[in-house]
Amino acid sequence: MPDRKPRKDAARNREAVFAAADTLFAQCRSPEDVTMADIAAAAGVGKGTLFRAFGDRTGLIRALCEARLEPIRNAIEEGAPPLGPATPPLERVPALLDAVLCFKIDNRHLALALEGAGAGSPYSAEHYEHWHALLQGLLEQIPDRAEAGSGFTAHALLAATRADLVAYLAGEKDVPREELRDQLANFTAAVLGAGPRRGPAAEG
Amino acid sequence: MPDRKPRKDAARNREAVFAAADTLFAQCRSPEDVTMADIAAAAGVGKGTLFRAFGDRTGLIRALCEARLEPIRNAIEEGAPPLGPATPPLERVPALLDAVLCFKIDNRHLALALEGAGAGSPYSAEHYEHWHALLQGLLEQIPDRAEAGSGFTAHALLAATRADLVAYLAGEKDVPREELRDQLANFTAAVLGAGPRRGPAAEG
DNA sequence: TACGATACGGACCAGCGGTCCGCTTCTTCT
DNA sequence: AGAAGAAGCGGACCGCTGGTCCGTATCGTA
Repeated sequence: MPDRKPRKDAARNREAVFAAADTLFAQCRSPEDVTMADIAAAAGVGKGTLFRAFGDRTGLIRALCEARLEPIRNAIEEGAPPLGPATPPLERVPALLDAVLCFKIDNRHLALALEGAGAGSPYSAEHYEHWHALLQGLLEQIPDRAEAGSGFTAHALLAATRADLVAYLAGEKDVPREELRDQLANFTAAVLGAGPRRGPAAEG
Repeated sequence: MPDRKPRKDAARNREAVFAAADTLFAQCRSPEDVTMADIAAAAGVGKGTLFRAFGDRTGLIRALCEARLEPIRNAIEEGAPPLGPATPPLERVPALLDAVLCFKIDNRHLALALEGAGAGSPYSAEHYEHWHALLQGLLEQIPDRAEAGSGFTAHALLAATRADLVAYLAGEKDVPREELRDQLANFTAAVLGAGPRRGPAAEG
């Protein structure tokens, strides 16, 4: 373990930065409007501290997301009924996508900042690889499903929960949370070949 | 028609800029690497001319895309068999998505630049609204398909052809063009509830 | 050819992410 | 407790970008 214990002020600042960034991203319209200087000021630290702790803008956003995402990751890896590993794939896939969707609805701005962060695509991020591998693995376990090649289905399903799409629907178009979840559930069901769509959708 | 005829040099410069931008975007790794100054220099014009003609970076990219996309738009509106309006929806939807996919494969860099362009999401662009409305309209025409609410299915299908995803698969992961098309076709078929996937996919 | 309108172009500006280094604060050793 | 040294801090600073501005060159017209 090459990490020695961090100094007390360092830890305190780290938290302060997380809190400040969270607030700022939640308030502002577009993630672009929040500058590093803003975050530093709001956290009561210098810009240098920001970059020392997180490397660059992307690093900060990534770290913040990772932190906020931890509960979901745990739920998936450890094992409450709908998300946990004991659930059969055909049930777990929709649950997983629903969880992702909910996270992105509730943390629109943060998710938006994350996906718009890196210079390149969000797809190069280790973060994404993780989710894709998980989903892809589940899809392969579903019986009469010939999931081959590049795992396109998993990519496409995840694409349906892209942060900017979610933000657009939930934010701009004011689609209510439950309706969105319902629609994604329907879509997922169709993709999984589970026959006809389920019950009456909430009328818009 | 409030547009008076443009001056000759203006038209010439416009073309020069398109050509230069096209080349530069095609060559560089990430669209971010191509600056407005670069484009101006390559086109042999001043920066002022760029901004006068297109307003801002987004405007330039949008105009360029629009121009390159015109053939496809025509094919859709006028009417060759697979894309044209005479085709029944159940056939036309896959054809349309395939056309979009192909365009994004062939013009990766440009499409990437477009979607990454605006400060906000690509979803606010009139461009996107157009495609979504078209697709949504077709989906509604498919008989036993209860397409209601915000047209999520159309959004999700389009999301499967997002430029960065395409660039990632075709560029980074070297998924061959035909395989990608095949996978998207399978996916589309599944969503449309057309029963089992079609024939044997190209083995990867 | 001469004149008005239009477009050109590059110096210029503000603001961003990111760096650097003298100074402060924590930790630890005696 | 006190002092020495490491670890961390912070804001002036830099390079670069998208975008503006206006004197000047070019075009269309009579």
